[in-house]
Amino acid sequence: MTVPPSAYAESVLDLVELIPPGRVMSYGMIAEYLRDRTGRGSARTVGTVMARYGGGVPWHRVVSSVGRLPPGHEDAARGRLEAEGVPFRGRNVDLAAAQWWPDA
DNA sequence: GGGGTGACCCAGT
DNA sequence: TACTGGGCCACCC
Repeated sequence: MTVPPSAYAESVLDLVELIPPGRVMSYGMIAEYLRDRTGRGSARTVGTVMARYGGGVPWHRVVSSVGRLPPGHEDAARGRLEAEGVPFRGRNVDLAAAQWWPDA
């Protein structure tokens, strides 16, 4: 935390913290939501932000659009998600069942 | 001010 | 089913 996250990065982290246990959001969904709220961002940018500042939020609740887990952290993410009751489909998260969207 | 770097996404092969 | 190429955009040097 020697370096505070940028304004956009904070928006991403703030949203990720709202994701309830047992649910997940995809990078693309986060990007779309923040695009309405802040007017900027894209799936690619969200991924970059998570790679840099994801350590302070439940990063394991953020997956790709097909339920794929972040490279290099697949085992750690899988363990935490299973502990929260997130349904899996083979190696990936079952998005159809675990996908979440903020009410407001 | 210009260019490179990604924990991405989609469509086509 | 798995791989490739092009588009995408904030951040860092």
